Amino acid sequence: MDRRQQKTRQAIFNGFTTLLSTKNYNQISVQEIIDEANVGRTTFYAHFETKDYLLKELCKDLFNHIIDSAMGHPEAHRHYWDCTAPDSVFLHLIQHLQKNDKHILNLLSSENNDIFRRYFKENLRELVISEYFHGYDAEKATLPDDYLINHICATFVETIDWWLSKNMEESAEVLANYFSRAIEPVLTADK
Amino acid sequence: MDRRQQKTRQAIFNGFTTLLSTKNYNQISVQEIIDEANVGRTTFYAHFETKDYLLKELCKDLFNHIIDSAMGHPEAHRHYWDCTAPDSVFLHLIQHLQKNDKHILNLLSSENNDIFRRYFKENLRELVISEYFHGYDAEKATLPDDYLINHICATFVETIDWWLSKNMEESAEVLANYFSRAIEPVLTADK
DNA sequence: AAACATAAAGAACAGTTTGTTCTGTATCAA
DNA sequence: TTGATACAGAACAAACTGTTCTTTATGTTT
Repeated sequence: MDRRQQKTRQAIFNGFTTLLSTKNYNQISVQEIIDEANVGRTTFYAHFETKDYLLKELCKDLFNHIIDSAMGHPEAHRHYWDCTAPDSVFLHLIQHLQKNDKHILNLLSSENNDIFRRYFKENLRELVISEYFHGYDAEKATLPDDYLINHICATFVETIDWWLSKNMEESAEVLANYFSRAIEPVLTADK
Repeated sequence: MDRRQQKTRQAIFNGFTTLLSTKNYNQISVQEIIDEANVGRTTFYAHFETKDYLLKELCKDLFNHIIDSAMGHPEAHRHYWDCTAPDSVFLHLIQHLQKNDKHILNLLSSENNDIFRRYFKENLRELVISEYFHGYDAEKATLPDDYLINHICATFVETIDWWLSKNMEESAEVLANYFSRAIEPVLTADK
């Protein structure tokens, strides 16, 4: 990809996230974004069809960044933390969110966080399935798979949201533990 | 309140909900609303400061309607259904939602349902507290009250959302049961 | 029924936003 | 160096916003 394109794309993302930390998505105009990013009007529309697409692309980038970072732990680390346990992936996710690289939490905690939340939840699905539904016994299940998967994803996102609303007072470990205790009893419950 | 005001308010609400069932909130302009409602521009702004306030007012109206309808059951009915059980209130809520008076589900299932969802969740709080936290023993609690309350509210909203995404195939009773089974094990879990 | 109050309609408005099209310039890759 | 292309900047029509004004219709009160 042309360096010029990269620079422009990044400038727009930066300007956009800066604005998102100060006001709602709906209240941000394309005009403001291009002013903030110091980029020509034509250039913006050459990159993004609409403001909605910009947000979508940003979500995609941020989510990939979170996942890559949270997953990319060396083997030594994985042993130390006993990363074969189902919770550890979520702990890593939380730990990475806590660092707030790239101001991801700005986006998640902003008032109009819905689009990013939805994106987050949808993409969590795959992860949840691989963590909790490996060799899962459908016979024993008390709830439909689909309902359960949705419930777990939703609970994770809501847990993060609650944490943010509390100014992240709890440690990553404590939060991961809350999440685990909200989910595990449901998985192990008898009919 | 003046009858003219009532009529206008209702016309705007109707036009707005009609539009909401066809397109996203962001993509609806005030112009379209007043065209659909067949109401003058000045009139709209005399009633609602902005489009956002309109949505807020609509949410308020709809939520009050749901709660009033779901709660307003005669004593006989309450005995028949054993309404002292904590789940029954939620069953009533679901049953009422199922009827889809006033096209509430249109709003809940539309792509941009976030504002209503948030309103719904926030206002559910009080109900959840009175149902699940009456004489609740904080000593035995495995999770912070606040986290738990949030978790229950979120789970209810997510349950409804899941149901809608599945075209409401399950009966109200089955759905209330899913909800219950997602929540109860967490409440009764040991430390 | 008459009188008063006020809600609504309609037109006109300045200001803004949107998305497009054009031309000229700067930057990149080969 | 050359050819391609990304960018800036200006200008544009179309639409939307929120306000102000006047006129008309409708409610409420006595």
